[in-house]
Amino acid sequence: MTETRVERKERTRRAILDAALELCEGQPLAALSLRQVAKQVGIVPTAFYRHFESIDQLGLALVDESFSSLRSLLKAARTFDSPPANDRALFLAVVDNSVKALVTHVPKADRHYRFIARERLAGSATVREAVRHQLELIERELATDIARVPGAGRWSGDDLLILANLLVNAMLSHAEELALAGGRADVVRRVESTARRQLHMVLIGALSWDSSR
Amino acid sequence: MTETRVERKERTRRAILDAALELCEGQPLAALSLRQVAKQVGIVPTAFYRHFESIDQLGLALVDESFSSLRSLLKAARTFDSPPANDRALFLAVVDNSVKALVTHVPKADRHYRFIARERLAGSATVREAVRHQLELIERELATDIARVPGAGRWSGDDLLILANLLVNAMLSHAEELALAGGRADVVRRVESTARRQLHMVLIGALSWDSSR
DNA sequence: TGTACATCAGTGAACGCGCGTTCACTGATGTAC
DNA sequence: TGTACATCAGTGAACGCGCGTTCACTGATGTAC
Repeated sequence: MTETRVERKERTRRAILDAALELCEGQPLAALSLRQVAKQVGIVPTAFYRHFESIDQLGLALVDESFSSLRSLLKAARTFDSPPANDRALFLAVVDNSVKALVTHVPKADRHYRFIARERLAGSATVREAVRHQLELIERELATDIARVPGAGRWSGDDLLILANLLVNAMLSHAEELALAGGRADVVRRVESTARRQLHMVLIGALSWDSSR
Repeated sequence: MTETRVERKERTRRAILDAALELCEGQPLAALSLRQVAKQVGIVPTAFYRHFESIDQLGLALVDESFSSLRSLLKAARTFDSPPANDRALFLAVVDNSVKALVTHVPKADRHYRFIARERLAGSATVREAVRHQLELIERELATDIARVPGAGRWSGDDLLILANLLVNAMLSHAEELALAGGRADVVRRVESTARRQLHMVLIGALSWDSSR
C-alpha cells in the first residue's frame, strides 16, 4: 500500500479545490456546478459530497486558503532584511518591501488573489461575508503596522483604518491586474511601477497629514 | 389610444432593465435566467427576445446606463458654484466638490454603482470587457481634469493616469459601500468622512510629488 | 371617415439538456482479535 | 500471521426541475388608400 485511505481522501479534496479555482476563473464560484467540478476532478458527481456539503462550503475553504496566501504576502512586506538606519530609510524600506512582496507573492498564488477580488463583490452571500470579514481583519492588522511608521504619531485610530482601507483596496486592484497578466513581463513591470508610485504618493500625503487638524 | 405601440415597447424594455438590475443584486448578471427576468416583468419568457438577444446584450445596455450615471457624477464634481479665488481655494473646492458629488449622486443611482463594481470583476467576458473599457475612458478623462489642478505641472502623463486609477478605484469602493448602506444616515456620514480624508491625503501627497525626481 | 391589409409585442406549447440530490451499492483499506 | 468484520471514498441509476430556444399563433396598433 503506497497511500493510506486518509492520504487518498486528502488528495481528492485538494483536486476538488484546485479544479474549482481553475474552473471559476472569470466567473463567480457560485456559477460553477457541482457536476462540472466533479467532471474536472474525474469523480462521479455524488462523490463530491464526501468532501463538501455544497459549493458554498467549498467556497469557504477557498477563502481560508486564499487569505493564507495574502497573509504570507503581508508578513513578507513586514520583514526587513536589515533594520533601517533612520526614519527616511524606514520609509523607503516600507515602500520597497511592500512592492517587492506584491510582485513576488502574487504571481505565485495569482488564482487566490483573483478569487478574493471576485468573491468580495460577486460571491454568494456566505462567501462574500467571509471575504469581507477577512479583509476587515487584514485592514486592522495593517493599521497596527502603519502606526509604527515614523510620523504616524499624529494619526487617530480612525484615520489609520481609513489609510489601511485605501492601501488594501489599491493593493487588491494591483494584485488583480498582476493576476490577470499571467506573468507577462511588461505588465508586471508596469504594475510594479504603478504600485510603487501610488504607495509613495499616498504615504507622502499620509505623513503630512494631522488627524487633529 | 393613450399610449402608442412604440411607447409601450419602450416601457417594457425599461421594465426589463429595471427587473434585471433589481434581481442581480448581490450576484453577477450572468447568474440571472432569462425566465426569472421575464417573470419579474410579467411577460412570457419568449417575449424577452423582442427586446434583447440575450442576457449578455441586456448587460451591455446596463453598462451604458450605469456609466451615464457615473459620468454625471464626474460632471458635477467638475462644476464649481463659484470660481475659486486662488490655488489653495481651488484645491479645497476640488476635494469638497468631489465628495459632495459622491454622496449626492451615488444614492440616487446606487444600483448602477453596485452593478459596475460587480461586473467589472465577475461579469461575463463581454460585459466585463465593456466595463473595463468604460473605466479606462473615465480614468483618462479624470487625468485630464487633474492636470488643471495647481501644482500638477510637474506631473508626467503616466503619473496622472496612475493617480486617476487610484482615485477611481477608491471612489468605486466608496460608492459600493454607500450603495450597500441603503441610505442609512450614519453609514453615509462615515463614508463621506472616509472619502474626504482619503482624497485629502492622496492629493496632498500628489501635490508634493515630482515625476522628474 | 371607413376599409383592408401589414406590423409586431406578446403568447403558449414543446423540445432536449444539465442541474442538485436521493439512494442502495461496491470493493479496497483498516481494525480487532 | 490469518480471519472476520467495519469503515467509507467512490459508483451509477433515477428523480423532478428550471433552463434557453424553436415555433406557429393572436390580436391590438398602425398605415395605405
